[in-house]
Amino acid sequence: MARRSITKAAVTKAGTHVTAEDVARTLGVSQSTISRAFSMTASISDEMKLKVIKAANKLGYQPNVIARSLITRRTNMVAIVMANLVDPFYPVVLDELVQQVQSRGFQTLLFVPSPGQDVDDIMPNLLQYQVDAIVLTSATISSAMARICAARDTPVVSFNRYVPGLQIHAVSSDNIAGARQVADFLVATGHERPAFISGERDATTNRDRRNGFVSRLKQLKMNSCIQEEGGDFSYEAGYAATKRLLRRAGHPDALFFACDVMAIGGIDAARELGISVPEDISIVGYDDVPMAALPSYSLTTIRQPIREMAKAAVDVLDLAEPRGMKSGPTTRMIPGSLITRSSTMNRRAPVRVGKASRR
Amino acid sequence: MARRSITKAAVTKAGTHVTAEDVARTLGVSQSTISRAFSMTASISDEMKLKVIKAANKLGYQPNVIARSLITRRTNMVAIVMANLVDPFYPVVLDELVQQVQSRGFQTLLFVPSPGQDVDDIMPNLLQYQVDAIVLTSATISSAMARICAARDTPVVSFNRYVPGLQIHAVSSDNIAGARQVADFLVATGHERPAFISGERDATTNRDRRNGFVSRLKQLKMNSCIQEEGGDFSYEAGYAATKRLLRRAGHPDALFFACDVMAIGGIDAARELGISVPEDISIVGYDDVPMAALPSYSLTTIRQPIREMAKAAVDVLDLAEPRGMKSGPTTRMIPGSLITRSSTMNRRAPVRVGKASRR
DNA sequence: GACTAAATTGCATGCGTATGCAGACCATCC
DNA sequence: GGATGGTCTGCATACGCATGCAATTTAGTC
Repeated sequence: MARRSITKAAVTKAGTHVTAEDVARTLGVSQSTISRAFSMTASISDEMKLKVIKAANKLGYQPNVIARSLITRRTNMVAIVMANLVDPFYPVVLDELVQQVQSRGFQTLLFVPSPGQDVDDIMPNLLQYQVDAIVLTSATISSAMARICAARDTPVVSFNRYVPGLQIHAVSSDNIAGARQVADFLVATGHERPAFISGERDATTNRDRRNGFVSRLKQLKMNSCIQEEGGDFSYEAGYAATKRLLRRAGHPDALFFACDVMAIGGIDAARELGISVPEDISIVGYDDVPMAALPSYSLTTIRQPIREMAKAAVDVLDLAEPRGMKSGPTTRMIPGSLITRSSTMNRRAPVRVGKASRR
Repeated sequence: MARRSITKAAVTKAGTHVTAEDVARTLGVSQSTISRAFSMTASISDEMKLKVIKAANKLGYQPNVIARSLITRRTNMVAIVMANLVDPFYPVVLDELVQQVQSRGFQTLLFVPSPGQDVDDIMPNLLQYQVDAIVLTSATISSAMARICAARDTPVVSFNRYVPGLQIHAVSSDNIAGARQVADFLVATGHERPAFISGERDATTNRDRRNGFVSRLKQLKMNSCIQEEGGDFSYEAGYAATKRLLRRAGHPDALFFACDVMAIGGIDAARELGISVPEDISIVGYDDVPMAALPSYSLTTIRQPIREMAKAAVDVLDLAEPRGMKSGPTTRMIPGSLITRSSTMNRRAPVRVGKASRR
């Protein structure tokens, strides 16, 4: 007893790793039977199934999904790539996506590219994990990588961004339509010198919002839309761009920002310059992040229907379908809705009211 | 040719699932060699290694980490359980945790309990994935579950919350010390009627912050600390509690909230009541969420050193150690620091300044 | 050139599970 | 009673890779 021999029993005891084999042995049945007890489809008598479940609970047996994956070629894992967790828009997105994934019995493998790391760089790493599907948020992959995924029958959906030529799914809100709503709204409420402050220049979200806004203004016979480059979608970018813009002569009377966080930076910048919102200038964002509803900002914005978008994104992955039976690339655009708050005001009405009150 | 026979080649071609076996065949070597080419430790000639890597790239071969896990008994996955993604504190936490996990060559399996779901409910599900370690944020597990994890040699660390008797690791900021700093600061700046607004009543974070605050006030001979129950850590709770509190007679001159989000709700509530911050009342939060730095709130608060905490949390998991060689449960408390902004003011100095300016 | 030691490679096996196939068992019917 | 059909279970194998051991090659030495 002094010298310890490493027997199988000892190892099992130490590792406390209960396998189907162990359960089978205590019950005097085959391992197959244990497997079938935990399968939905396999044929097994209710009586036996119950016996197995009971024994499994007693021994603390849980099927090893890793081993299962090897055979079934499905890991029940969905990779979610989040390029950005800091912008308050994305935690909400992540939350909804994860809920959708989990509600379908899948789990989330989360990837956050380190600063300076491209999505293409982490894709190989990600594919090694044999995930059943991939969700990219605010990021795109190369067409070469898209082809690799297609060859592996691993569906990819791009959330909130799309690349026209790319053979992957895309779900996004209808940014063009949203931006048009903003244009309509600002014109209807008597604004005459609107400006657009862009975020990340080449992002489709940015381009669509700008183009939708500018082109709709033109349709409404308002040809001059000031444009200012923010550089990225951050608070700081919105703040800095607003300062630059408002220090120049010929103030706009309305600012439409590429996203809410920028707009909030814009509000703070305007206030610092002693320009009051909305009396002197109206401010509109895009996304409807939780912060936009706070009384201190009360930002008029376009609400992105995140829950619906997340549902659409996960739906399009066809998680229930076996490999090779997936549908072709789909693009879904989901319309947003204008949420009017007090960062904007009607510049027609106040004139009449003002006159009336002064008489 | 009309009838297609399902040969192995055909299947391989269709599935495009390249295995080590495939690479071995094209090179005329054994599968073991391929395996060794992708291992750090195994012995293989540089020449052969190069040949294998080249062939692997050409065929698009990537080792299947799932299959590897079956042998090595390590999945290189860390489960992170996030009970809350909405509070702006947690996206930052998640970001830092994921960075830490990834920088060690591990991946993150993210679990978000659905509303009404307990952490204990999802643990079995989580353990099935054979994760190498578990990080719980703002959540605790039962001692029974802790024992199961211990038996499996799966280290668990509780982030930002701890349960004294539980045999799991814990990393949190030193909430008692932080709250004491707030007490010291408020007294030093001449506040005389401080109040504490609590969040989730039984959370250790809440209890420690309240107790640290109240006990320190007593030490400083300030025996009356008003207390108000928020109920949870939300904006709404902070807002509602503040309204209740400030409508009653005998205003406090300083409010210390259990967390920043509540404090921000408190600021908005005070402003709505026409009570100005900080002139009429000082407001202090806890966490230093990004929002606290915005000019519209500019919240005095205790900064939690999230990066350091995340590093400590992942360090304590001993990811590099093989199973069975893990260290015993550790509790680490990391001190925070007071960040003074303009939601508080010195109630001693202004008197003098006021008199001076009026002379 | 022969021998030893070291480096490299192949062979065989196992990780824990799912599943096709065949056998065992039971009930039903003519 | 034998044949038929159906249900359930066990056997054997495979998933893709890592690794101990044996076989082989290479280098090094006298």
